[in-house]
Amino acid sequence: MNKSQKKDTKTQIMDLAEKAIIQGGYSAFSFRELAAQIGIKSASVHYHFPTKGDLAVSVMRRYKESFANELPQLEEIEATPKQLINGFIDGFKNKIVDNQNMSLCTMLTTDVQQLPDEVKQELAAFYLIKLQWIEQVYLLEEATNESLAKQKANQMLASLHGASILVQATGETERYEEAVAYLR
Amino acid sequence: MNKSQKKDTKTQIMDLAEKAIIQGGYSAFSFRELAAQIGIKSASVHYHFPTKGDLAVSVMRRYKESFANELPQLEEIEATPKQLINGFIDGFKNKIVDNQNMSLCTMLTTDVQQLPDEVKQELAAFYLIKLQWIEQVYLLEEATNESLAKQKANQMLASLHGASILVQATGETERYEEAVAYLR
DNA sequence: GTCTATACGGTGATAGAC
DNA sequence: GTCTATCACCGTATAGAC
Repeated sequence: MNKSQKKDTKTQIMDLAEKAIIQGGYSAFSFRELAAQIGIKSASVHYHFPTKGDLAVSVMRRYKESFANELPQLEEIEATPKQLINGFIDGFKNKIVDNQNMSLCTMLTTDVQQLPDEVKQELAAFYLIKLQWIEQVYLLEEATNESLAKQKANQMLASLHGASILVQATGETERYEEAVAYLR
Repeated sequence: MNKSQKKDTKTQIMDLAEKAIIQGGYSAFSFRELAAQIGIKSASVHYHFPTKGDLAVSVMRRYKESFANELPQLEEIEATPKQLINGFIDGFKNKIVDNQNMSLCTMLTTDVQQLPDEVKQELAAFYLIKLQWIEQVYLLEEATNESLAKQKANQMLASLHGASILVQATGETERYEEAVAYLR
């Protein structure tokens, strides 16, 4: 960012892998394709990431950490629960629905049976981070106890992911807002 | 059913293909594997379904029609909207969540970018059938107009699909009921 | 209907040179 | 770090015999 320096190869590989997984899932990206896009050979990709599983884990972990860092820190921020919830819903829309994509985790979730264990764990961990954050937000509301907050968190995250499926399958973007409006 | 007759090859192929798509998606089933499970060669599978796309379309179409036939006929039945909705939610749970599966359409939706056009259309058509049915149910409720019913249908179908994603990703079956309880 | 045989390309992965 | 070369598959699909 400060220097007009080119991204190193490792980062380029991860960027392209992330994009490829989002578009086609775990089975639909190959070391050869990634390599070709960068202008190197697949053997060089294996130098950075010995196996496909290693690459997927790295991508997922980076995505998870970056996501966690961008979440509003609830201790430091002065926003109402409503604002926080609406921000989350909008963020999902901007990042995923408007790009006619599925999220990285939705894609990997449907591929879960073919994933190495390490990737599965990373995936589950990511969902838990999101669920905990949402739960904390709902707990800020008066008259919301822990059990209700947990339920609402599951409910909300399910709605967002499911809404993106509806959009992807029908091609009709408006369905996202329809499916999610009740949460606002 | 009436005769203790073995299923014909074509049906066997479709059954196995459906199962394979549910477990791994469009890219994770092959003519060779299907053939091996039946005890024939992949060339014989190509006799029944010239291309992979043809097979996927047939599977999707059969699934859609069977699903549509099993839906309660709203004109003929005496059940409350609540009962119908709960039945739909339970059906989804029995068929999908309890089997630790994703639905055929969720799997194909995440593979949508790699699907032949004909399969995409079949997929979209299936979602519309489900949405219309749910919408009709909500319209049975007093004080629900068309626009609200449409919104609730999107909302409900999104919740079910999203809930199954949560279950699959975390391995925690209880999350389905948590995510979906508010609809009951 | 099912087979054998085959074509052709894609895939993850490795050994060893530069 | 990147390359070439190579491996042992797997994939869809087709031609033609039985």
